[in-house]
Amino acid sequence: MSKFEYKVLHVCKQSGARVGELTTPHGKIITPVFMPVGTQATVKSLAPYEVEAAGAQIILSNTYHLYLRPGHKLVEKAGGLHKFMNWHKPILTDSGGFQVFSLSKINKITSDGVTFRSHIDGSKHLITPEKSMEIQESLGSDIMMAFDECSRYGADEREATAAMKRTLSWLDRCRKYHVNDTQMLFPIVQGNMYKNLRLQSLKETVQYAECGFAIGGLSVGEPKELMYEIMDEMQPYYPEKHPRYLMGVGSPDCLVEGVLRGIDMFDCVLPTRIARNGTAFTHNGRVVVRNGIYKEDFTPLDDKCDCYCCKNYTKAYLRHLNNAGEILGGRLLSLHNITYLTGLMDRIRTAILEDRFLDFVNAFRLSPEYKNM
RNA sequence: GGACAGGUUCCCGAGUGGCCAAAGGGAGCAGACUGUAAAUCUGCCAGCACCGCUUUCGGUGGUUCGAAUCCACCCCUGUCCA
Repeated sequence: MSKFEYKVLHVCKQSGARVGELTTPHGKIITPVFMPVGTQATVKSLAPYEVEAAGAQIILSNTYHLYLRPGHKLVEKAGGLHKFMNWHKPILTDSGGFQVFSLSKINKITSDGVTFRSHIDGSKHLITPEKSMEIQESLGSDIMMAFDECSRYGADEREATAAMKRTLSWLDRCRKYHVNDTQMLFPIVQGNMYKNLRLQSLKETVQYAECGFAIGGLSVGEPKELMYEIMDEMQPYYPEKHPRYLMGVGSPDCLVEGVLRGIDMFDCVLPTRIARNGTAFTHNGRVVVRNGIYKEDFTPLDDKCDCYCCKNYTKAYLRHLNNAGEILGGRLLSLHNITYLTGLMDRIRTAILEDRFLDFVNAFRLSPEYKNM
């Protein structure tokens, strides 16, 4: 009996969007969900209790980074990633496939796998689908991602087809390697911006899905309208029984548009990265707190937010911290930004449960939260 | 009173005849950031009618085709000696 199960709890009568519950060995996740990213076994600058206080139900970590440092065997020896980093809710690990794409200058892709040089010390490594599975098993994540090739935005159809097909053949190898039932493997749909490839990839990928699947290769530089178009194209073909995870998407507007297009799970570095760079998501749109206009602004960052940052500090202080290079600035904004996004997901779920998600989307599109993002 | 050293665009600081509106930092200002090689990166930073012109390198006067750079005097700062 698998420890994994996805139950659709409610389908919005107005929009067709759904609220569901994904059961994992480390607890249940209510979808739609936003997952903060903790690449190197830490959501940058925050302690796990803070990530939890910000409303996170599950976090994402990374195969590529933890394999290089400190090494997956070390994490295994430590008792697994949950214990190592003291996060006891679910963890999803990315496969390292995205690094193939984002660090493309230092690697070489063959049908066997990817040869690359470590960005840390220049040493040479080969990651294959089997190796990615081995690493993720050592880490002990709840959800493992299949090792995929995400082709770059602007790739021609030939290149995109090759990457998509390679992703499918690698998926087959991941599946054959993966035998334990304490971890769930999510396959990844590719196909770049080509609708025919997307549909072909989706159709074949979904057959391998046991308890969920992901859509990769979007939000890689294309206009949002194009991303939405591709999603619209795929939406009618999603199986109902699986949660659908849109990888790498996390701006408030994209989350809302994503849920409308049938997505249940999202992850993104955006809230924590822009936080460290002095920008916050708020109910009034983005606030670049480091800007001069906040020098003497003694009001809270977001008066509709009751996170620790908004309850206790002013924009003037946050600006001061950021401009003084104090780490607390990035910490407080990270805490707030994650709280904001998990709060947005709460609002989305509530609207779905109350069968008014379409009204919610229409109002949201006209709000500063959407327009100033 | 004497001897050195020095005064450069918001700050520090390079520059010792033309390639200098003046290197490089810092500060300031703005922008970017979407499965994190990111507490990072990029741009602006004398003024303007901006492919050119005007005002800048302690002050004044001079030498020169041409001065932040050379000369004279003056003012100020630091260190040391009386």
